[in-house]
Amino acid sequence: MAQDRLTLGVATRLSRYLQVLTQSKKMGKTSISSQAISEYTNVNPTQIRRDLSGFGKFGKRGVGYDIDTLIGQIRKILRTSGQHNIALFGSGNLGQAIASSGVFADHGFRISAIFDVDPDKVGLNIGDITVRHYSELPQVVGGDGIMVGVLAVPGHAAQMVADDLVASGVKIIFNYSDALLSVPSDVTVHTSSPAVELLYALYFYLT
Amino acid sequence: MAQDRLTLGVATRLSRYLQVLTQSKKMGKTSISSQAISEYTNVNPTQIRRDLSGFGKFGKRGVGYDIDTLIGQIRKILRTSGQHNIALFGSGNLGQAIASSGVFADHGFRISAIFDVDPDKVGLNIGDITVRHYSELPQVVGGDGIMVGVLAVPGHAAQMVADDLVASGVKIIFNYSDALLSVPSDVTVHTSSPAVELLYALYFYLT
DNA sequence: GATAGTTTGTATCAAACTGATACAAACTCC
DNA sequence: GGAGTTTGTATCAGTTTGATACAAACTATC
Repeated sequence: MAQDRLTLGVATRLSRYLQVLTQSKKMGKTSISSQAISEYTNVNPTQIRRDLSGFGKFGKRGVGYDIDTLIGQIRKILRTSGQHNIALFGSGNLGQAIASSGVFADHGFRISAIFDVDPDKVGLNIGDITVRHYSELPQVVGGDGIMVGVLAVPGHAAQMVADDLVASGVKIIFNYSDALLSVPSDVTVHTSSPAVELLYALYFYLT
Repeated sequence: MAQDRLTLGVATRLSRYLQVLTQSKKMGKTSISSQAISEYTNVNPTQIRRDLSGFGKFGKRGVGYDIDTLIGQIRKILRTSGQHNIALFGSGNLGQAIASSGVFADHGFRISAIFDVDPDKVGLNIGDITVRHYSELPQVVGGDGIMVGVLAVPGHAAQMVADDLVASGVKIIFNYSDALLSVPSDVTVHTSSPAVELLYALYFYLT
């Protein structure tokens, strides 16, 4: 049962619970109820309990869920307990914002390399990482166990980087540009589209 | 039939089609098939045709959909044909990246004000917009028909900005910080969580 | 103008998912 | 010991999705 592959819906929701738990922990809380998680995720409390109880009895009745315990359990379910290396492309405003944000680190992703094509940027330090030249992509990605490429480059350059990443064996690409990417079917592309989300948010506001 | 409120699923997918159409148009295409849209959105082609045919017969058999026509139709369905004003908070790396990206402009959202608390940043021009001091929030948001607030501020400041936006009557908040926001139930918060999306992308890769 | 190939629009059916409701059991607090 | 809270679980109807199928409309080519 617990070893079946999760459905997309469950995996998505568990990831979002994890984000709430991580932030709640930062705020000093030690336990949390399904009701409270619901308020931040807009997922029905019953649905939350149902999602979680499929994998074990993590909560205490009358109390809620211990945050540390639940974080560990969800990480185990999602198999993201370890550290994962990611590579970032583009060290402009967006790249720097991503690199200096703690969001990835909070969830076990370590930015282990930053690339740029601009000679003026190569050699700069962002956080504790030195920007490398884009031409080093193949050796670094191949040698460093990098599983994810994050694209913070201009739209016109995105497809080229994607192609090079695919050639180096990367199977997950996170695209912050507005470009549409063509990749082989065994590669997953996630495009972050803030404006798209605004579109339907606005729709529900207007009606 | 067409006047019923859209379900969340339909509205979400229509928004994503719109993004594909907008980008395809930029690449010089004039028509597109449901099959092609499917490759960029991972939505079943039949589902795409079903979504669209609920509102009219927009396609030509044997050809596909005319991109300009379809963009217009979807905008009409989503009621986002006009211009909408949004306010951006924070002019750091992330704020500048957002302001200079064309993503919002492509979909009819105009950033009509940028706020910051740092006196060194107030007065700077980003694109053609001058950064204002945060204290001007109430008068600008109230007077300028701003419906959406975009938060590109540090996590510890996000709740304060959200509170002030709510007090000024804004009902849609787009949160790029990692903070959890508490707002009244008639206000919608969208939190953009890149790391969260990576979590489940990784899960499906690992299994 | 006839034929082959493409793509929409539409129908149908089973499977999966979600939302709503309910309630006993376990726990805390007073 | 009693009141209040919250989980874990069950059930059921309704919604949504995925799969499959196919005729009608269109293009292109010969």
